[in-house]
Amino acid sequence: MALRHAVLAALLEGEHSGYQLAKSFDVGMANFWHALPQQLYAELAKLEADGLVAGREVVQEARPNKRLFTVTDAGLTELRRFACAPSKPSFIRDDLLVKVAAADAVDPAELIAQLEERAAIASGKVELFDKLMHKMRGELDETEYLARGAQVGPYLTCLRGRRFESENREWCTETASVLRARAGVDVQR
Amino acid sequence: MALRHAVLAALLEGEHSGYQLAKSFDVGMANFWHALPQQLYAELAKLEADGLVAGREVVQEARPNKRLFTVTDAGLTELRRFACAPSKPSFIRDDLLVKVAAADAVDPAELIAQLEERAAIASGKVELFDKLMHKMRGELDETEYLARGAQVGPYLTCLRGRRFESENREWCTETASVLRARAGVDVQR
DNA sequence: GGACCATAGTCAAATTTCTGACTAATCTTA
DNA sequence: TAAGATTAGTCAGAAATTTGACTATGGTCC
Repeated sequence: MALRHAVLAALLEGEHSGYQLAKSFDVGMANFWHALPQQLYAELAKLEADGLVAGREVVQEARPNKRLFTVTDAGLTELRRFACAPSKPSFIRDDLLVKVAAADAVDPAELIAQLEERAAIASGKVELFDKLMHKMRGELDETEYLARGAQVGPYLTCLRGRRFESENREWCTETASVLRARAGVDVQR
Repeated sequence: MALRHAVLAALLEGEHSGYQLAKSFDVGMANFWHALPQQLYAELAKLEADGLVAGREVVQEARPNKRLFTVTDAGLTELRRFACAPSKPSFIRDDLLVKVAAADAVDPAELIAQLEERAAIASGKVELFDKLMHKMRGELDETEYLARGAQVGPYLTCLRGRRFESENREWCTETASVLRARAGVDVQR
Protein backbone atom coordinates (compact mmCIF):
# COMPACT_ATOMS: atom_id res chain seq x y z
CA MET A 1 0.00 0.00 0.00
CA ALA A 2 2.92 2.39 -0.38
CA LEU A 3 3.97 2.35 -4.00
CA ARG A 4 1.09 4.79 -4.40
CA HIS A 5 2.75 7.26 -2.06
CA ALA A 6 6.06 6.90 -3.82
CA VAL A 7 4.28 7.69 -7.09
CA LEU A 8 2.51 10.68 -5.56
CA ALA A 9 5.83 11.95 -4.19
CA ALA A 10 7.47 11.55 -7.60
CA LEU A 11 4.66 13.46 -9.29
CA LEU A 12 5.19 16.40 -6.93
CA GLU A 13 8.18 17.35 -9.06
CA GLY A 14 5.79 18.00 -11.94
CA GLU A 15 3.71 16.28 -14.63
CA HIS A 16 5.00 12.89 -15.68
CA SER A 17 3.87 10.13 -17.97
CA GLY A 18 3.93 6.52 -16.87
CA TYR A 19 6.92 6.04 -19.08
CA GLN A 20 8.83 8.93 -17.51
CA LEU A 21 7.99 7.65 -14.04
CA ALA A 22 9.35 4.27 -15.00
CA LYS A 23 12.66 5.99 -15.76
CA SER A 24 12.63 7.85 -12.44
CA PHE A 25 12.00 4.63 -10.59
CA ASP A 26 15.08 3.27 -12.27
CA VAL A 27 17.46 6.02 -11.11
CA GLY A 28 16.74 8.62 -8.42
CA MET A 29 13.58 7.15 -6.96
CA ALA A 30 15.02 3.64 -7.21
CA ASN A 31 17.29 4.47 -4.31
CA PHE A 32 14.44 4.18 -1.90
CA TRP A 33 11.73 2.59 -3.94
CA HIS A 34 12.03 0.17 -6.78
CA ALA A 35 9.20 -0.62 -9.17
CA LEU A 36 8.75 -2.07 -12.63
CA PRO A 37 6.94 -0.16 -15.38
CA GLN A 38 3.96 -2.52 -15.24
CA GLN A 39 3.46 -1.73 -11.58
CA LEU A 40 3.60 1.98 -12.27
CA TYR A 41 1.03 1.89 -15.05
CA ALA A 42 -1.26 -0.19 -12.87
CA GLU A 43 -0.77 2.11 -9.89
CA LEU A 44 -1.40 5.24 -11.96
CA ALA A 45 -4.67 3.72 -13.18
CA LYS A 46 -5.73 3.03 -9.58
CA LEU A 47 -4.64 6.48 -8.40
CA GLU A 48 -6.65 8.06 -11.19
CA ALA A 49 -9.70 5.93 -10.40
CA ASP A 50 -9.39 7.07 -6.77
CA GLY A 51 -9.09 10.70 -7.85
CA LEU A 52 -5.61 11.16 -6.34
CA VAL A 53 -4.01 12.00 -9.67
CA ALA A 54 -5.41 13.52 -12.84
CA GLY A 55 -4.25 12.49 -16.30
CA ARG A 56 -4.40 14.43 -19.53
CA GLU A 57 -3.83 13.10 -23.02
CA VAL A 58 -1.01 14.68 -24.99
CA VAL A 59 -1.12 14.05 -28.72
CA GLN A 60 2.30 13.78 -30.31
CA GLU A 61 3.45 13.71 -33.89
CA ALA A 62 6.64 11.74 -34.06
CA ARG A 63 5.97 9.65 -30.92
CA PRO A 64 3.06 7.63 -29.60
CA ASN A 65 0.57 9.75 -27.65
CA LYS A 66 1.03 9.83 -23.91
CA ARG A 67 -0.85 10.65 -20.74
CA LEU A 68 0.66 13.12 -18.28
CA PHE A 69 -0.35 12.86 -14.64
CA THR A 70 -0.56 15.48 -11.87
CA VAL A 71 -1.33 15.14 -8.17
CA THR A 72 -4.82 16.40 -7.31
CA ASP A 73 -5.81 18.13 -4.07
CA ALA A 74 -7.15 14.81 -2.82
CA GLY A 75 -3.77 13.31 -3.69
CA LEU A 76 -1.98 15.96 -1.69
CA THR A 77 -4.25 15.33 1.28
CA GLU A 78 -3.53 11.61 1.05
CA LEU A 79 0.21 12.27 0.88
CA ARG A 80 0.01 14.48 4.00
CA ARG A 81 -1.96 11.81 5.82
CA PHE A 82 0.66 9.24 4.86
CA ALA A 83 3.47 11.49 6.08
CA CYS A 84 1.92 11.55 9.56
CA ALA A 85 1.35 7.80 9.77
CA PRO A 86 4.05 5.71 11.48
CA SER A 87 6.81 4.61 9.08
CA LYS A 88 7.65 0.99 8.60
CA PRO A 89 11.32 0.30 9.22
CA SER A 90 13.29 0.27 5.99
CA PHE A 91 14.83 -2.82 4.59
CA ILE A 92 17.55 -3.69 2.14
CA ARG A 93 17.39 -6.87 0.17
CA ASP A 94 20.60 -7.83 -1.45
CA ASP A 95 21.67 -11.01 -3.17
CA LEU A 96 25.29 -10.06 -2.89
CA LEU A 97 25.09 -9.67 0.89
CA VAL A 98 23.57 -13.15 1.12
CA LYS A 99 26.55 -14.43 -0.83
CA VAL A 100 28.99 -12.66 1.47
CA ALA A 101 27.18 -14.10 4.48
CA ALA A 102 27.97 -17.48 2.97
CA ALA A 103 31.56 -16.44 2.20
CA ASP A 104 33.10 -19.22 4.27
CA ALA A 105 31.43 -21.88 2.15
CA VAL A 106 31.58 -20.58 -1.41
CA ASP A 107 34.21 -19.88 -4.08
CA PRO A 108 36.15 -16.78 -2.96
CA ALA A 109 37.35 -15.85 -6.45
CA GLU A 110 33.80 -15.59 -7.75
CA LEU A 111 32.72 -13.55 -4.73
CA ILE A 112 35.65 -11.15 -5.12
CA ALA A 113 34.80 -10.66 -8.78
CA GLN A 114 31.19 -9.86 -7.95
CA LEU A 115 32.19 -7.47 -5.17
CA GLU A 116 34.45 -5.57 -7.52
CA GLU A 117 31.78 -5.44 -10.17
CA ARG A 118 29.35 -4.06 -7.60
CA ALA A 119 31.89 -1.50 -6.44
CA ALA A 120 32.17 -0.26 -10.02
CA ILE A 121 28.39 0.00 -10.35
CA ALA A 122 28.21 1.91 -7.08
CA SER A 123 30.89 4.27 -8.34
CA GLY A 124 28.84 4.97 -11.41
CA LYS A 125 25.79 5.70 -9.31
CA VAL A 126 27.73 8.14 -7.13
CA GLU A 127 28.68 10.09 -10.24
CA LEU A 128 25.12 9.96 -11.49
CA PHE A 129 23.86 11.37 -8.20
CA ASP A 130 26.46 14.12 -8.30
CA LYS A 131 25.31 15.15 -11.76
CA LEU A 132 21.64 14.97 -10.78
CA MET A 133 22.16 17.09 -7.68
CA HIS A 134 24.29 19.60 -9.53
CA LYS A 135 21.52 19.97 -12.09
CA MET A 136 18.90 20.34 -9.36
CA ARG A 137 20.61 23.11 -7.46
CA GLY A 138 21.66 25.12 -10.54
CA GLU A 139 24.01 27.96 -9.65
CA LEU A 140 23.47 27.74 -5.90
CA ASP A 141 25.91 25.77 -3.80
CA GLU A 142 24.60 22.94 -1.65
CA THR A 143 24.30 24.87 1.62
CA GLU A 144 22.45 27.69 -0.14
CA TYR A 145 20.15 25.30 -1.93
CA LEU A 146 19.30 23.36 1.22
CA ALA A 147 18.57 26.60 3.04
CA ARG A 148 16.50 28.39 0.41
CA GLY A 149 16.04 26.29 -2.72
CA ALA A 150 12.69 25.09 -4.01
CA GLN A 151 11.95 21.35 -3.78
CA VAL A 152 14.58 20.19 -1.31
CA GLY A 153 12.74 16.87 -0.88
CA PRO A 154 14.20 15.12 -3.91
CA TYR A 155 17.59 16.69 -3.21
CA LEU A 156 17.68 15.30 0.30
CA THR A 157 16.83 11.82 -0.89
CA CYS A 158 19.55 12.05 -3.52
CA LEU A 159 22.01 12.91 -0.76
CA ARG A 160 20.93 9.73 0.97
CA GLY A 161 21.28 7.72 -2.20
CA ARG A 162 24.72 9.15 -2.83
CA ARG A 163 25.88 8.23 0.64
CA PHE A 164 24.47 4.77 0.35
CA GLU A 165 26.26 4.10 -2.90
CA SER A 166 29.48 5.67 -1.78
CA GLU A 167 29.51 3.53 1.33
CA ASN A 168 28.53 0.52 -0.72
CA ARG A 169 31.54 1.01 -2.95
CA GLU A 170 33.88 1.27 0.00
CA TRP A 171 32.50 -1.78 1.71
CA CYS A 172 32.66 -3.85 -1.47
CA THR A 173 36.28 -2.88 -2.05
CA GLU A 174 37.32 -3.56 1.53
CA THR A 175 35.43 -6.84 1.65
CA ALA A 176 37.08 -7.97 -1.56
CA SER A 177 40.46 -7.15 0.01
CA VAL A 178 39.69 -9.18 3.11
CA LEU A 179 38.62 -12.18 1.06
CA ARG A 180 41.65 -11.90 -1.20
CA ALA A 181 43.97 -11.77 1.80
CA ARG A 182 42.36 -14.89 3.25
CA ALA A 183 42.49 -16.86 0.03
CA GLY A 184 45.45 -19.22 0.27
CA VAL A 185 46.29 -18.14 3.82
CA ASP A 186 45.87 -20.48 6.78
CA VAL A 187 42.58 -19.80 8.44
CA GLN A 188 40.71 -21.35 11.38
CA ARG A 189 38.05 -23.65 9.90
CA MET B 1 13.53 -17.40 -5.30
CA ALA B 2 16.19 -16.10 -2.94
CA LEU B 3 14.85 -16.29 0.57
CA ARG B 4 15.95 -19.90 0.36
CA HIS B 5 19.55 -18.85 -0.13
CA ALA B 6 19.36 -16.41 2.73
CA VAL B 7 18.08 -19.24 4.93
CA LEU B 8 20.84 -21.58 3.75
CA ALA B 9 23.43 -18.89 4.47
CA ALA B 10 22.00 -18.33 7.95
CA LEU B 11 22.11 -22.07 8.69
CA LEU B 12 25.82 -22.17 7.82
CA GLU B 13 26.48 -20.66 11.24
CA GLY B 14 25.10 -23.83 12.78
CA GLU B 15 21.87 -25.66 13.60
CA HIS B 16 18.86 -23.41 14.06
CA SER B 17 15.18 -23.89 14.67
CA GLY B 18 12.60 -21.95 12.67
CA TYR B 19 12.02 -19.84 15.72
CA GLN B 20 15.70 -19.00 16.10
CA LEU B 21 15.93 -18.14 12.41
CA ALA B 22 12.99 -15.82 12.81
CA LYS B 23 15.01 -13.95 15.44
CA SER B 24 18.07 -13.77 13.20
CA PHE B 25 15.98 -12.39 10.40
CA ASP B 26 14.88 -9.68 12.76
CA VAL B 27 18.39 -8.49 13.67
CA GLY B 28 21.59 -9.40 11.87
CA MET B 29 20.14 -11.05 8.80
CA ALA B 30 17.45 -8.38 8.58
CA ASN B 31 20.08 -5.94 7.41
CA PHE B 32 20.15 -7.53 4.03
CA TRP B 33 17.13 -9.76 4.04
CA HIS B 34 13.90 -9.32 5.88
CA ALA B 35 11.40 -12.13 6.38
CA LEU B 36 8.48 -12.92 8.67
CA PRO B 37 8.38 -16.11 10.74
CA GLN B 38 5.65 -17.59 8.57
CA GLN B 39 7.83 -17.28 5.49
CA LEU B 40 10.73 -18.95 7.26
CA TYR B 41 8.71 -21.92 8.43
CA ALA B 42 7.29 -22.32 4.93
CA GLU B 43 10.72 -22.01 3.34
CA LEU B 44 12.29 -24.50 5.75
CA ALA B 45 9.57 -27.01 4.85
CA LYS B 46 10.31 -26.53 1.14
CA LEU B 47 14.06 -26.73 1.68
CA GLU B 48 13.62 -29.96 3.61
CA ALA B 49 11.34 -31.40 0.92
CA ASP B 50 14.03 -30.54 -1.65
CA GLY B 51 16.72 -32.16 0.49
CA LEU B 52 18.71 -28.94 0.92
CA VAL B 53 18.37 -28.93 4.70
CA ALA B 54 17.86 -31.72 7.22
CA GLY B 55 15.75 -31.33 10.33
CA ARG B 56 15.90 -33.25 13.59
CA GLU B 57 13.35 -33.22 16.38
CA VAL B 58 14.58 -32.06 19.79
CA VAL B 59 12.33 -33.00 22.70
CA GLN B 60 12.32 -30.42 25.48
CA GLU B 61 10.96 -30.47 28.99
CA ALA B 62 10.09 -26.94 29.96
CA ARG B 63 9.55 -25.70 26.40
CA PRO B 64 7.64 -26.94 23.38
CA ASN B 65 9.64 -29.36 21.26
CA LYS B 66 11.49 -27.93 18.32
CA ARG B 67 13.12 -28.95 15.06
CA LEU B 68 16.72 -27.99 14.38
CA PHE B 69 17.87 -27.66 10.78
CA THR B 70 21.26 -28.14 9.15
CA VAL B 71 22.43 -27.54 5.58
CA THR B 72 22.96 -30.79 3.66
CA ASP B 73 25.62 -31.41 1.00
CA ALA B 74 22.99 -30.74 -1.64
CA GLY B 75 22.22 -27.48 0.14
CA LEU B 76 25.88 -26.48 0.07
CA THR B 77 26.04 -27.25 -3.64
CA GLU B 78 22.96 -25.12 -4.25
CA LEU B 79 24.46 -22.26 -2.24
CA ARG B 80 27.66 -22.45 -4.29
CA ARG B 81 25.69 -22.45 -7.50
CA PHE B 82 23.78 -19.39 -6.29
CA ALA B 83 27.01 -17.60 -5.37
CA CYS B 84 28.20 -17.90 -8.98
CA ALA B 85 24.95 -16.71 -10.55
CA PRO B 86 24.69 -12.99 -11.41
CA SER B 87 23.44 -10.89 -8.49
CA LYS B 88 20.37 -8.76 -8.82
CA PRO B 89 21.04 -5.14 -7.89
CA SER B 90 20.09 -4.42 -4.30
CA PHE B 91 17.23 -2.21 -3.37
CA ILE B 92 16.13 -0.25 -0.38
CA ARG B 93 12.50 0.37 0.27
CA ASP B 94 11.83 3.02 2.82
CA ASP B 95 8.62 4.80 3.79
CA LEU B 96 10.56 7.55 5.49
CA LEU B 97 12.51 8.35 2.34
CA VAL B 98 9.25 8.61 0.41
CA LYS B 99 8.09 11.12 3.01
CA VAL B 100 11.29 13.13 2.72
CA ALA B 101 10.92 13.11 -1.06
CA ALA B 102 7.57 14.79 -0.46
CA ALA B 103 9.09 17.14 2.14
CA ASP B 104 8.07 20.27 0.24
CA ALA B 105 4.40 19.36 0.46
CA VAL B 106 3.95 17.86 3.92
CA ASP B 107 4.06 18.98 7.55
CA PRO B 108 7.73 19.63 8.43
CA ALA B 109 7.26 19.20 12.18
CA GLU B 110 5.95 15.68 11.75
CA LEU B 111 8.74 14.80 9.35
CA ILE B 112 11.39 16.14 11.71
CA ALA B 113 9.94 14.10 14.56
CA GLN B 114 10.02 10.94 12.46
CA LEU B 115 13.58 11.59 11.30
CA GLU B 116 14.74 11.98 14.87
CA GLU B 117 12.95 8.85 15.94
CA ARG B 118 14.61 6.98 13.09
CA ALA B 119 18.01 8.39 14.03
CA ALA B 120 17.52 7.00 17.54
CA ILE B 121 16.56 3.58 16.19
CA ALA B 122 19.61 3.60 13.93
CA SER B 123 21.76 4.48 16.93
CA GLY B 124 20.41 1.49 18.80
CA LYS B 125 21.17 -0.77 15.86
CA VAL B 126 24.74 0.48 15.66
CA GLU B 127 25.26 -0.49 19.29
CA LEU B 128 23.62 -3.84 18.68
CA PHE B 129 25.96 -4.52 15.78
CA ASP B 130 28.96 -3.54 17.88
CA LYS B 131 27.95 -6.01 20.57
CA LEU B 132 27.26 -8.74 18.03
CA MET B 133 30.60 -8.26 16.32
CA HIS B 134 32.46 -8.12 19.59
CA LYS B 135 30.89 -11.40 20.59
CA MET B 136 31.73 -12.96 17.23
CA ARG B 137 35.40 -12.10 17.28
CA GLY B 138 36.00 -13.03 20.94
CA GLU B 139 39.44 -11.97 22.10
CA LEU B 140 40.81 -11.20 18.65
CA ASP B 141 40.75 -7.64 17.39
CA GLU B 142 38.98 -6.89 14.13
CA THR B 143 42.01 -7.00 11.83
CA GLU B 144 43.12 -10.31 13.33
CA TYR B 145 39.65 -11.78 13.07
CA LEU B 146 39.18 -10.72 9.46
CA ALA B 147 42.57 -12.19 8.59
CA ARG B 148 42.34 -15.51 10.39
CA GLY B 149 39.01 -15.92 12.17
CA ALA B 150 36.51 -18.65 11.41
CA GLN B 151 33.24 -17.60 9.72
CA VAL B 152 34.06 -14.11 8.48
CA GLY B 153 30.95 -14.12 6.28
CA PRO B 154 28.49 -13.04 8.96
CA TYR B 155 31.05 -10.63 10.39
CA LEU B 156 31.48 -8.88 7.04
CA THR B 157 27.75 -8.49 6.61
CA CYS B 158 27.50 -7.06 10.12
CA LEU B 159 30.13 -4.51 9.18
CA ARG B 160 27.94 -3.53 6.25
CA GLY B 161 24.88 -3.31 8.48
CA ARG B 162 26.73 -1.19 10.99
CA ARG B 163 27.85 1.23 8.32
CA PHE B 164 24.39 1.43 6.88
CA GLU B 165 22.83 2.26 10.22
CA SER B 166 25.55 4.67 11.21
CA GLU B 167 25.14 6.55 7.96
CA ASN B 168 21.39 6.38 8.33
CA ARG B 169 21.62 8.05 11.73
CA GLU B 170 23.81 10.83 10.37
CA TRP B 171 21.61 11.48 7.39
CA CYS B 172 18.45 11.55 9.50
CA THR B 173 20.00 14.03 11.93
CA GLU B 174 21.31 16.28 9.17
CA THR B 175 18.07 16.14 7.23
CA ALA B 176 16.10 17.06 10.34
CA SER B 177 18.43 20.05 10.78
CA VAL B 178 17.89 21.20 7.22
CA LEU B 179 14.12 20.96 7.56
CA ARG B 180 14.16 22.71 10.92
CA ALA B 181 16.25 25.55 9.50
CA ARG B 182 13.82 25.96 6.59
CA ALA B 183 10.72 25.97 8.77
CA GLY B 184 9.65 29.57 9.20
CA VAL B 185 12.40 30.87 6.93
CA ASP B 186 11.60 32.43 3.55
CA VAL B 187 12.02 29.84 0.88
CA GLN B 188 11.49 29.83 -2.90
CA ARG B 189 8.16 28.12 -3.55
C1' DG C 1 -3.36 -14.21 41.01
C1' DG C 2 -3.80 -12.10 36.60
C1' DA C 3 -1.51 -10.11 32.80
C1' DC C 4 1.81 -10.36 29.79
C1' DC C 5 6.09 -12.09 27.55
C1' DA C 6 8.91 -15.90 25.47
C1' DT C 7 9.11 -20.29 23.24
C1' DA C 8 7.71 -22.92 19.13
C1' DG C 9 5.08 -23.23 15.82
C1' DT C 10 0.70 -23.43 11.97
C1' DC C 11 -3.00 -21.85 8.63
C1' DA C 12 -5.59 -19.21 5.16
C1' DA C 13 -6.33 -15.27 2.40
C1' DA C 14 -5.27 -10.88 0.45
C1' DT C 15 -2.02 -8.05 -1.62
C1' DT C 16 2.06 -6.97 -3.94
C1' DT C 17 5.62 -7.82 -6.96
C1' DC C 18 7.89 -10.22 -10.65
C1' DT C 19 8.32 -12.80 -15.12
C1' DG C 20 7.61 -12.74 -19.71
C1' DA C 21 5.32 -11.65 -23.70
C1' DC C 22 3.13 -8.44 -27.09
C1' DT C 23 1.77 -3.93 -29.99
C1' DA C 24 3.40 -0.15 -32.83
C1' DA C 25 5.74 3.75 -34.58
C1' DT C 26 10.08 6.40 -35.12
C1' DC C 27 14.87 7.38 -34.71
C1' DT C 28 19.72 5.91 -34.69
C1' DT C 29 23.66 3.25 -35.87
C1' DA C 30 26.48 0.15 -38.55
C1' DT D 1 19.10 -0.75 -45.60
C1' DA D 2 18.50 -3.79 -41.98
C1' DA D 3 18.95 -4.21 -37.05
C1' DG D 4 18.38 -2.35 -32.86
C1' DA D 5 17.21 1.20 -29.55
C1' DT D 6 13.66 4.50 -27.79
C1' DT D 7 9.08 6.07 -26.83
C1' DA D 8 4.64 4.66 -24.83
C1' DG D 9 2.21 1.52 -23.27
C1' DT D 10 -0.84 -3.30 -22.08
C1' DC D 11 -1.97 -8.11 -20.48
C1' DA D 12 -1.96 -12.46 -18.04
C1' DG D 13 -0.19 -15.56 -14.78
C1' DA D 14 3.14 -17.05 -11.31
C1' DA D 15 5.62 -16.24 -7.24
C1' DA D 16 6.65 -13.85 -3.20
C1' DT D 17 5.24 -11.18 0.76
C1' DT D 18 2.15 -9.40 4.15
C1' DT D 19 -1.92 -9.47 7.16
C1' DG D 20 -4.11 -11.45 10.67
C1' DA D 21 -5.40 -14.85 12.83
C1' DC D 22 -4.89 -19.25 16.27
C1' DT D 23 -2.69 -23.28 19.50
C1' DA D 24 0.05 -24.47 23.63
C1' DT D 25 2.98 -24.19 27.78
C1' DG D 26 5.98 -22.01 31.18
C1' DG D 27 8.05 -18.15 33.37
C1' DT D 28 8.14 -13.34 35.09
C1' DC D 29 6.34 -8.93 36.68
C1' DC D 30 3.43 -6.31 39.77
